[in-house]
Order: sequence, then C-alpha cells, then structure tokens
Amino acid sequence: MATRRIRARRGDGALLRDEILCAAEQLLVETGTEDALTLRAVAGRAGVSTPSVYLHFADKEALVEAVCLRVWDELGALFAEAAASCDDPFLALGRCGRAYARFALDHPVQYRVLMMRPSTGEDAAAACLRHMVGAVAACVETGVLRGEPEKLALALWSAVHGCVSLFIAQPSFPWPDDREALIDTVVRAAGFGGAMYSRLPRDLPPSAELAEELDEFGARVTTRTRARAKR
Amino acid sequence: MATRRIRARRGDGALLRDEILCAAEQLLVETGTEDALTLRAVAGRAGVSTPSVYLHFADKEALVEAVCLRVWDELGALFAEAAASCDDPFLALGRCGRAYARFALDHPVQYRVLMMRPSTGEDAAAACLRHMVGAVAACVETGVLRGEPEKLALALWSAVHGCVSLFIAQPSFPWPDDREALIDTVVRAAGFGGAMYSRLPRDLPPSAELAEELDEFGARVTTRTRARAKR
DNA sequence: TCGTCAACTTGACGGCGTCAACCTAGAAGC
DNA sequence: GCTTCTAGGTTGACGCCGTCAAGTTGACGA
Repeated sequence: MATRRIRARRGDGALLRDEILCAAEQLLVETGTEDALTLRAVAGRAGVSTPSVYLHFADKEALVEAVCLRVWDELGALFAEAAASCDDPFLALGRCGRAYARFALDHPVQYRVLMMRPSTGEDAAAACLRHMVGAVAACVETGVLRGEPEKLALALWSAVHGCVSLFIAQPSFPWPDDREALIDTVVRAAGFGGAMYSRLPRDLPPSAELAEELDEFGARVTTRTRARAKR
Repeated sequence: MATRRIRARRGDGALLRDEILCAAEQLLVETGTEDALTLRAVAGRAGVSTPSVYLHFADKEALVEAVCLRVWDELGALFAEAAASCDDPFLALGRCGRAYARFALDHPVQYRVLMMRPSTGEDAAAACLRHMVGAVAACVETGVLRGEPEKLALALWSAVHGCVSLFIAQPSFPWPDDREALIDTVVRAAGFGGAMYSRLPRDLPPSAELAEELDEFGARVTTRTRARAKR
C-alpha cells in the first residue's frame, strides 16, 4: 500500500498509467462505489504521489471513465458468443439481451458510471447500441422483426437497460426473488413487442376485441409448436 | 442573494425548511446539475449560514432527496389524468407510459438523482411502480394483458424507464431527431410485448415460421381494424 | 424587567481535486 | 569518468467541500 513505487526507466513512463488503472479498478470493485475512488486513494495504492495521476489523465473524470471502459471489451465478446451460440436469429437476439444483462450486473459500478451519468460513457453507449443493432439486423433479415433496425434496437436496448439499471440503482428495492426470471420476462416481452409493433395498425381495436385476437393467435402458435415438438 | 434573512419567530423555525428547499430547487433547475447543489450555495441563496441547513436536514443527501421528491406528486396527477383520459385500458396504459416519459424529461435532474443512484429514491421508485401496476391491472382485468400485474408492470416500467434514462444520462448521444416518436415506439412495443409474452410458448417456433404467423396475425388485425373504421 | 430557550452564527477540521514549482535518477555526449 | 539534460516523478499549497462543537441573539412568558 504505502510502499513507494520504484521510478520507471526512461521511456517507460506509460507503465504508470496501467498501474494507476489497475489500482483504481481494484478500489472500485472492492468498495463497490465510485465515491471511494479518490485521487489520493488511487495514487496511494499505486505507490505514487497524488499529482502523478495527472501525468496520464487530464482529470479525475478521465481516470474514472478510463477505468470503467476497461470492462467494456467483455461486452463485445459476450455478444459475439451469444449471437453465435444459436442458428435462429430471434433466439440469438434473446440470448444477446440476457448476455447484456449479465454483463451489466457483473460490473454494476462501471455500468452505472458510464451509463447513468451525463457527460461520460458516450462511447460505451454507442458500443452497446451497435451490438444491439447487429443482433436485430439479423432478425430483420429473416423477417421475424420488421422495421428500421436502429429503431428496433433502441427499443430492445431501452427495455433491458431499464431493467438492469433499476436493479443496479435501486439495490434496496424489494425486487422479486428471481431477478433472472424478470430479466427473461423483459427480454422476451421486448422481443415480441419489437416483432409486433410495426405489424399492427396505429389505431388499435378495442381491448376486448384485441384480447380475443391475441388469444387466438397465441393458441394457434402454441398448438403448432406442440405438434412440431412431438414430431 | 447575500441579503441576510430575518430570523423566524419562535415556533416558526420550520419555515426555513421550505425556504431552503425552494432555494435548492432553484439552483438545481437553473444549473441543470446536482453538482451545483452545495450546502454553501443553497444556504447563501436562502440568506442563511451554511450549518443552518442541518437544523432541518440530517445531511446533504437528505436535502437533495427531499428536493427531488418535491416534483414526484406531479407524477401521480399525470398518471391519473392519463388513465382517465380514455375508456380503453390498453390505450390508457399507453398514455400512462407517455406521461411517465414526459414527467421524466420535464424533470431530468430530479429523475436522475432519485432513479439512477444507489441509496436514494426508493420511495420514488415504489411510487412509479405502483402507478404502473394500477394501469396494468386494468388491462389484465379486461384480458388484453395476461399474467401477474406486478411482473408485467415491471417489464413496461423497465422499457420506458430505460428509454428516458438513456436520454437523460446521455444527452450528447446522437439520438434520432424525434425523441417523441422513439418513446412512442418503445411504449407501443412494450405494451404489445406484455400482451404476447405469456400467450406464446416458451419454446418458440423457428424464426421463419414465427414470422409467417406474425404476418398473418398482423394482416388480420389490420384489415379488421380498417373494416371497423369504415363502419 | 428578566431569564429562557428556540433559532440561528462562528469558527474550525479533515478531506477533496488541482496546480505551480521543485527535485532526481539515468541515458547521452564528450 | 564526468557533466548535462530531460523524463518521471514529488512537495507544498490553494480553495472548496460536508460536517460539527460551541457560541450568540432576540422574541416571548412570567
């Protein structure tokens, strides 16, 4: 902790950058909050004086953002894995949504800092949306989703981001026991919603009538699915 | 600003509480960020010394929460208005969703502070969910939605919260021009998704097959709606 | 008129982000 | 081997922050 770092050799000044990032990440994960991420604490853990941080980061904000961005590569890998895990693009989309949620809940502090604050995380958000658009586009291509992929992706992204961000930001809220199941519900509902919204007219039939149609549709798909399963 | 406040009379000490809240709310709205809400600035605007704030608020966090909670009554009124504006519960649910989004975007700072931070806003979140459950329950009663109202409400809430929280937290993101339209998409998709998710089997048919079913369903509802419109 | 106590103020403390000025070790030139 | 120079840091200070213990003030009841 308080052990002074041996000064880097000439030309290796950038080594400190990585050590600072590691120290900051440790602090963030250990304490579970970015409030513990003071420049003094980070520098102390890196075995370096406080202003040395400014040799590699413009200000505290830049350090925090850089730390949180470190985990963002994982998201790309998780998405790729989820997308490749299954031939059917609609099922793959669902897995992507679940993978996204897992990623966010695995890195709650980083997710909150980058996604729930103004003036940070624009790049991270762009990456999220880009991945979403990719998974959605495959569904549009096969016709199960209809509409502009951007718009659809934003709607799906909103749903899953909303769910996990509530979990993260309101940890003491009496959520249902099985969060996994709730995420599943949200992802499925968002997917179905995306499939429906551009197929239904703007002027909806009255609820009772719509309910009947929905019942009928649901029953037909269910029986056909069961029949196929028996084959 | 720097004009000293005339000391309240005996028994009227609580008057200061309201004046502090007003000063803080002004600062919050004027600057657009809670970072400007320092105790010194608030006390100064209220014409009072800094530690006087502690006569009415346990700490800064309590002050900030109290300030942000001030606008939350509006949400109840907006929900009630949206729910009463239309007989059909499913349409009313959509209007509730849009009202929720409007509320959040009208009070971005308050919404962010209470909903996107840990250890604050539990009551606010509970209020949001409660209103949602009310609007959803009416839909479940008429059969257009199916399933547990709590679960459904959480899914719908997630979707609209996700959308507005992204808008609020990422103001510099290149969002589509018409945010209103995007909110509309999200609300509609979430509503349809909620209607579908418990009607469809867990094992979905392959995408291509599902796409056909969806097309057929959409076409039937559309033609029937048009026919009804001509009548 | 006077004591009392509610309604504040004073002054200080430690911690924070940030910055200008200073040091210092090790590679380069002679 | 000695000097010089500069990359790679450190020192010490500034102003702002939230918070608190102790002091002050002035309206009201007796």
